[in-house]
Amino acid sequence: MKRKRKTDKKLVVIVGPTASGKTGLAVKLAKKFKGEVVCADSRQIYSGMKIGTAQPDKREKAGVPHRLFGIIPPKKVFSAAAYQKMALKTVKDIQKQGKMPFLTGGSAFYIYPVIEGWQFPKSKADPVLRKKLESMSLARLFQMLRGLDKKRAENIDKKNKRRLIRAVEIAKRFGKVPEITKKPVFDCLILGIDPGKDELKKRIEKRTERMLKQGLEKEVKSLVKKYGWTDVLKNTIGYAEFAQGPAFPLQELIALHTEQFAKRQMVWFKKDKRIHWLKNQKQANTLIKKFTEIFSL
RNA sequence: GGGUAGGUGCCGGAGUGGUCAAUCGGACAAGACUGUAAAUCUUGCGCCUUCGGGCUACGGGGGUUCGAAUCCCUCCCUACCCA
Repeated sequence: MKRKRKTDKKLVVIVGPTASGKTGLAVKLAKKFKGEVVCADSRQIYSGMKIGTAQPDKREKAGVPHRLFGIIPPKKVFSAAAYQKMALKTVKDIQKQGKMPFLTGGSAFYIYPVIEGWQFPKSKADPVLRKKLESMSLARLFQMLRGLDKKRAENIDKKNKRRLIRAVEIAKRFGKVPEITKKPVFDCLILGIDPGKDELKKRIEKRTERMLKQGLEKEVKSLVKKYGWTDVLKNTIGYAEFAQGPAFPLQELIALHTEQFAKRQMVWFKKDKRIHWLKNQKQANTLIKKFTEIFSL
């Protein structure tokens, strides 16, 4: 009798702020537990942005398969929903091989849709409509949304134009903004790394210095030459700082922006009670062992 | 030594007799998050508060005035210029 093993749905997730050492840990764990690393980072997913997003290089990957890193050209409009589709497929694929996926990254809005199975409304970006809406005032957009979907209007952030526009975009399509439903498909073990404020600051400083030494400026230039200042480039720390000619003081600014970003990342993770905050790697080993045992019964 | 410009909250920088605890940026803190998420957005940011208000504040001291960050005197400090 064929029995569908629960192990098929196991997924280890590794979260934490930038520069916390997620990638390093993921590789070690993947090696130990026969796994593969899956990118859950909204910027490491782009191709060519190696230095500035700290994509793992060949040496760091240490023979462990890495998925979804550097696969989207930075000129393309990408999205959480598009990522979700790819990640779902990738994770399942790894599971099918009897291996353990290690979903690793710092982009909460990419991670949660995958592990919680968010059902995004199927409404792609409409650049023409967006451009039109962009010229309207906040109040006008809000009115418009209220006319279309009173309920969504009640809890939307009235001052966030981008959200307002998106909501209108969806509502125009469906007559309203469908409430998002969540259908989790995996059994997840969520591990978190948080070095703490001071340590993280030090790590970020070091990391920024390293990036510049590795030739970040050159990387930026070649990307811009190839694609121009795309939205992705303009919206990525380490690249944006070059948009008006190198900002000054460059290294300090990049480090500062990275720190601020790290704080924002932690807002998501702090409130997630499912996360096991790690003190050391041993703890991770133990947790994973236990996690795999339970499900292979 | 002489001249000029200045000294404002953690920082930059408005204000130039009342409506100023002081516009606005930045930093910092907390938070939101429905296909841009390393994005976008919100709130707080002198101290105390029974949330009515109270107290201390615009280099120091003194004065004018009903009332001063704003006017006068004096002292200290900073930048630049002339010696």
